[in-house]
Amino acid sequence: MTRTDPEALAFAQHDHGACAADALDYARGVCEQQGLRLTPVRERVLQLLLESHNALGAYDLLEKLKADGLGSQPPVAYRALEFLVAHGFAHKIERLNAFVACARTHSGHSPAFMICRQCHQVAEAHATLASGKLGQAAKSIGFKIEKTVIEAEGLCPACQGGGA
Amino acid sequence: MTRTDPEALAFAQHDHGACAADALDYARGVCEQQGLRLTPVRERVLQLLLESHNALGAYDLLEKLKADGLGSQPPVAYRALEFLVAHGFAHKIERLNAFVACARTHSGHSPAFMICRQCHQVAEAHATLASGKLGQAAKSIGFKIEKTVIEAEGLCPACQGGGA
DNA sequence: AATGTTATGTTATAATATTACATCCCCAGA
DNA sequence: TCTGGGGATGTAATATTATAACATAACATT
Repeated sequence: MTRTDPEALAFAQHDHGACAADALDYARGVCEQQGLRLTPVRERVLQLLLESHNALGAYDLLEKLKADGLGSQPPVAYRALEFLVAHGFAHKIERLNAFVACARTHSGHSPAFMICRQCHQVAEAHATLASGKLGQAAKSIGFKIEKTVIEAEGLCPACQGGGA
Repeated sequence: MTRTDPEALAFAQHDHGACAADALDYARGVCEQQGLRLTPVRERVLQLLLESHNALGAYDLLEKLKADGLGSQPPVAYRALEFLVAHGFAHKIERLNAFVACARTHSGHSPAFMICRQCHQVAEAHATLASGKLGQAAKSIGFKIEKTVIEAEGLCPACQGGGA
């Protein structure tokens, strides 16, 4: 149930099958502990997200669910995603209107993402809630931050060599 | 063509009519200087955004354009928004799939936003490109940041008293 | 078994965004 | 003045993302 720190793995080669399987086991454990129901649809969606380093849209997932004989209508995918996001097993990438599995090793984090505009891989990093300047600005005007969306778009190491 | 620093005004009372008019004059000046065409549709969209402290969706804008006798089909709004965003006169709030006028006093900034989940007002702040931790993480794995989306959701001062 | 709660299935539709193509307008150069 | 090119607009059609509403099924507790 322990997991490697994801930042070391971001955009790097590794045994992704094993990494995804570990993460799924980890999620199963957390759900059992917390009395959450990781139902077939939810588990399958998480698995699909884990197998991909790219963000997947709800309709991408839906196609694969359909192929598995699970539900085929949008709410099926959106509800599973809602569950996964609500409990921290996945995140929505607002910039892409798409979803990634959470790569966290600690809970209660506020995630930040690096999105490669070329290969569309997404890496997760940790950010302090209200990173530096923004936190200060918020404090000074009395704005109470509850959630942050922090997404950087650019080129991953691999894509900087090739076709930038 | 000079403008007040927006952070002081965020979520605060002020003469908004005058503030919007100033901003529009400022944009006209910039366009003239740079040989950009601030056409009627573009100018009207900017004006509509400036008049609102809330983010407006493309279809909200479209309705108002239609009422003015300007175009009534989605591309009209999206094209004007594309122009305004490309030249820094407006920003897209990814979290809301909606748009705000730029409140900047300096150009070449990377903006950050505070979005009130109650009253839906949006305030713009400045953030360093790749604020602190994320910038470091990117550097350490060799990711080249080109653009950042930084959006904080929470409660503005006014809404913390009332119905939080 | 009866009940309440949570999850799923399904239909329909809403909201957001783009493609493609015709037309217009301005203006530089022949 | 005519003509062609480029940018901006108008419009129709359609793609993509997301939700509302309601019926049914699965599961837990009594």
